[in-house]
Amino acid sequence: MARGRKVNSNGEKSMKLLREKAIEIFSEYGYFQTKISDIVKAANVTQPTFYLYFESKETLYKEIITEFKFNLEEIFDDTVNEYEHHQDSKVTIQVLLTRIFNYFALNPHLTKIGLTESDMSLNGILSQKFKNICEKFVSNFLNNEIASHIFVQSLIGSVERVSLSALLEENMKPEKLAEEIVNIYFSREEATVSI
Amino acid sequence: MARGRKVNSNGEKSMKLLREKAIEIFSEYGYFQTKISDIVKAANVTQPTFYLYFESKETLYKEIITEFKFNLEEIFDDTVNEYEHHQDSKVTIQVLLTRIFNYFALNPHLTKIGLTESDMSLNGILSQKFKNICEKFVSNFLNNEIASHIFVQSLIGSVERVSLSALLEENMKPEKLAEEIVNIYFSREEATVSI
Amino acid sequence: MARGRKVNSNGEKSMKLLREKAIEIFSEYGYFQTKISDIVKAANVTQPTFYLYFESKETLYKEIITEFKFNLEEIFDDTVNEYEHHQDSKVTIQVLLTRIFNYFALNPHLTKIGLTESDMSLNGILSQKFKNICEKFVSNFLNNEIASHIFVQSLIGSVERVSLSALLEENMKPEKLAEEIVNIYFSREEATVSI
Amino acid sequence: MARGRKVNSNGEKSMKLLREKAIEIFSEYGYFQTKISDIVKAANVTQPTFYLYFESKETLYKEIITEFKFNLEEIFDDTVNEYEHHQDSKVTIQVLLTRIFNYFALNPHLTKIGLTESDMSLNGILSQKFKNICEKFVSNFLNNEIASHIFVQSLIGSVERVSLSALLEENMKPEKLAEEIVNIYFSREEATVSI
DNA sequence: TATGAATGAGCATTCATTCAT
DNA sequence: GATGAATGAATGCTCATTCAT
Repeated sequence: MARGRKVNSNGEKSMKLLREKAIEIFSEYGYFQTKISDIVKAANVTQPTFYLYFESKETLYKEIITEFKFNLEEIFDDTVNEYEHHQDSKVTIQVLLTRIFNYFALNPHLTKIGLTESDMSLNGILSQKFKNICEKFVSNFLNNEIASHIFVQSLIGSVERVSLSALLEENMKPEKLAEEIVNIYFSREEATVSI
Repeated sequence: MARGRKVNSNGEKSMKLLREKAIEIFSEYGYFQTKISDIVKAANVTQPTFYLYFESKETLYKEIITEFKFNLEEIFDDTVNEYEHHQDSKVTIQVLLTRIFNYFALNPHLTKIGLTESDMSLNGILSQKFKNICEKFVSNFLNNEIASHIFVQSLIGSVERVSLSALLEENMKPEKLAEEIVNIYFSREEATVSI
Repeated sequence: MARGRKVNSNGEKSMKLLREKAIEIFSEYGYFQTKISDIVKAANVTQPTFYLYFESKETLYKEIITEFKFNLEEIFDDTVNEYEHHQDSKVTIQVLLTRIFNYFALNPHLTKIGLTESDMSLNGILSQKFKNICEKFVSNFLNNEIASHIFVQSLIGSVERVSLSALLEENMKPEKLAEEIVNIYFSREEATVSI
Repeated sequence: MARGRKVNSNGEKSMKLLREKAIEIFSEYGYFQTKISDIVKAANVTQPTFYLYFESKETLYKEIITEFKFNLEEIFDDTVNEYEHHQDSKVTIQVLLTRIFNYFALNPHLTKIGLTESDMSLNGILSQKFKNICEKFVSNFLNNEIASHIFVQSLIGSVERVSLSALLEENMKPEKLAEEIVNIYFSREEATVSI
């Protein structure tokens, strides 16, 4: 049987395809129920080809998680920098959430992996960053440190669940979701902002 | 070790021990990384003993998930029945959350399994029930159906994340957590209740 | 839970019941697919009780095979003795086959085990005996040793298959079967005998 | 031994070797006493290699049985077609038996499996076909339906037993066996044919 | 660059058998 | 005479990974 390089084959392409298929399948079946054989079948290559581009199943998975985390932090940092001098943190947060939800909507499989992967979760990635942003706002009406800690965790939980359900499963609009969450968390006395 | 019955052995006890250890180990390592051999080692019995009491690894896991779900629904239904005629749904919810958090605190391993098991999640178990309770309250200040849907999902996400982090990892008090969550979600105009 | 001797229990009875059920189940499922747990379940006792009466699964099976073989040889020897001085071996054989088929019909399960158990088969049990009987008759029209050897094997094969199919599955009459077989094998020039 | 492809390894060859060894071992020890580990040891490969070529132990066994059955039916049908217009069915049967015995002699292990596997047996495979061929001949001297049914079963039993004993164990000649069987069953008035 | 062929290491499950009561 | 509880010893099968081509 013929062996060796496939006609029209192209390393860059194979690698990208493998990663894409891996993300799809990981997101659907989870790490342990995803077999290398499934991934390569979906990418229409053989198992050794997988190892041409990735060190191992675990490495690829970690790369994917890292990519998710990296993108998320980038969105976060960019937004914060941009809005650094904005006086109303509520606005910042609504913009931030809108961008995050938009990113999630554009990368549903990657997001499902990132949010489901319990060892990581948004909590690990964003807890401190959210804390910083919320601080100013929160200190206005929350009387103590503990309350604000819980406030942030609660917010993160909301974002996680709403992302998995309303956004990814029910296809609601990112903007709408961001607005509603901000409404819940940051509308004690004022009306919602519109951006 | 010789074959046959151990001195002072007792089936009821062995089964309970196996289930307990299984819950601990499942909660720490997850379904796929938990081996029957780990469970029986922890319970100090051999593998066939496991199959004396449980049909399979999968069956046991499902039993455990079902137990969690059942207890949670029971807490929910009992509380709702008890507070059926209470006029302030905020109070009902605060009591409910307090009880749920207390149950979680008493069953940390089981809770970790239940909340981590993505296929189920609180969402699946409690979404509709929470929706019913929140409805009255929510209609007061949320103008539409979609907003209230997101409100409920957000609340569930908050409970999930706060349970996993503040409650189980940081050992915060159930009462405190319930109070704070209610403060976030149900204190538009009024002050928090104390129970 | 209560342990110890069952009310009305009786060793002799348990043992007999176990053997009977074992024969039934062995005959239906074969040695390897029959589990001790099946046998004791059918006899409504527990596994250790089995070992009270039988050394092992294998021992019981061998006992059963031996019983079959013994009975068969007894029928054979009795008949041969009885008809020792009969001049027509055709008659002897028809009587013999009738008795064998009758025994098979009365012990269908045991027979199925005995005839299916390839390591034994009628061949091992009866080959030599049949040879002796047939000899006189055979020498009349078979010219050589080899032919008579095949003649006997063929006869045994016929008895085996007819027993398993026509007798045990289709419930044909033992007498009829014996007559037909004799017709096939011993009716060169003469008419069939009637007994 | 290192992992990965062996020097000069060749899938086709491995698969064939595995099947051959499987047939040998199945025929010697039977289905239940044959372990995958025995088969792969004999073929000098490891267990996963077995599963590279066969779905399961059971599947392979069934494939083997099917192969036996298929070959046998082919011999049968070819012969019958070839001798369709021959007037003497005795000749047809003698040719047929000769060919069957030759096939058995060339495939002793496969034959042992096929004839021992009680759920199938020649009876299941050939009963109806033999019935058709014998019909013409049988009607000449057998007065009724039942007698002819038993005649066919008897013939099949003869073929089975003679194959297992005289042919495979005692290495008698296929031609000789066919001749003798025909002599027994089809020589009422005439002499045996020689082919 | 890519594949055909193979393997190391592990894991869930089964079953005959045996002790302690 | 009989049982509840337990175990030793397999055994089929899977999967990530790796060599030779």
